[in-house]
Amino acid sequence: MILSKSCIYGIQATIFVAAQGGGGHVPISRIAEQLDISFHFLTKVLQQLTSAGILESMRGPRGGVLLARPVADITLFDLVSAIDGTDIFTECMLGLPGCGHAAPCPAHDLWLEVRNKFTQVARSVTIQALAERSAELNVRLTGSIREFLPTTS
Amino acid sequence: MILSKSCIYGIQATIFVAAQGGGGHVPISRIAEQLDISFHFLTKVLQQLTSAGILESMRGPRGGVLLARPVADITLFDLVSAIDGTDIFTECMLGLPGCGHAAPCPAHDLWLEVRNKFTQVARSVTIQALAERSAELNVRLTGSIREFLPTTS
DNA sequence: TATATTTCGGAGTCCAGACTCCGAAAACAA
DNA sequence: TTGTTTTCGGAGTCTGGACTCCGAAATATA
Repeated sequence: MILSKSCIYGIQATIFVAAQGGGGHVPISRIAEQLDISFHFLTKVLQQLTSAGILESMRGPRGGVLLARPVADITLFDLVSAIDGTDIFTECMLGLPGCGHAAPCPAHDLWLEVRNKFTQVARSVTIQALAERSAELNVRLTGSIREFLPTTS
Repeated sequence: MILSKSCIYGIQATIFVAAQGGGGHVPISRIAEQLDISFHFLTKVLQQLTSAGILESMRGPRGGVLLARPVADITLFDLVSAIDGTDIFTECMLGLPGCGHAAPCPAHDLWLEVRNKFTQVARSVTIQALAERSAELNVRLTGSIREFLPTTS
């Protein structure tokens, strides 16, 4: 798996929060329920995003999390970096420490093309774009095919 | 890490074998020693490549492994598929089962670009190219900076 | 044939990521 | 103030990948 489970959960949850419109705090329990993620585990993941300044949290009734910055200012790159770190954007394909222009591995420049493409996509995709896309295409966000947009019922 | 350790060892070992020129069987013990990989562990990895038809093995004195096909016919894609499987080339970024054109995740088409780039590179890079590259650039193949080309000494 | 060399195959250990559980702290509401 | 809701923080369990170890089978060489 490219991204860790934690990272995927963080991305899904952030898209979900963004899709709620930003009116108020969204309780983690509701996110976990809607996205079919373990509540206690999601708690830990969102704590990481909170301490990274991507989410803001509030305890107590009517508490929960909300986006700390405008949706257009949060990129996929931010989320992945906050949870999985930046290794995936900089690492050598063969895992050689210090592989780079000066001391490349045999696959270095070929892998660089792939990595750069990935980095470019991750940096340019905002949570806003992903949330809009979900809404427009009525696209699924979780493993189980289920609606996740603000319930009008 | 993008590729598993097993997969990386398999790639390094195959490049090493290719760089030996294909004269005879190369003992796994020598590969492990030169590349600084656990012998017993490398044994298991190379068994996978043998049963995948990429390497041929022979037991007994003067035994070892050699490439089962011409170096120009073995691609990075073959090696990765044989050891880590093809998931990495087909998987959804968010890990959603069945994510595709019909039921895409919000990041589907963006991720597709990255995945396709990766697949294209992996399919077009041959072990021959990687082995030549190592030789030409006198490039390192292992974590410890050390020569691995046929020892003239 | 006897012996040394080398792969084959299975079983066991170790560790980090994935996930669970529980109590504490904060904050709103009655 | 009291009780309920909710996040915070730590500790524990489980599983799969990474790695080790050992004996068996095959095969070249003397």
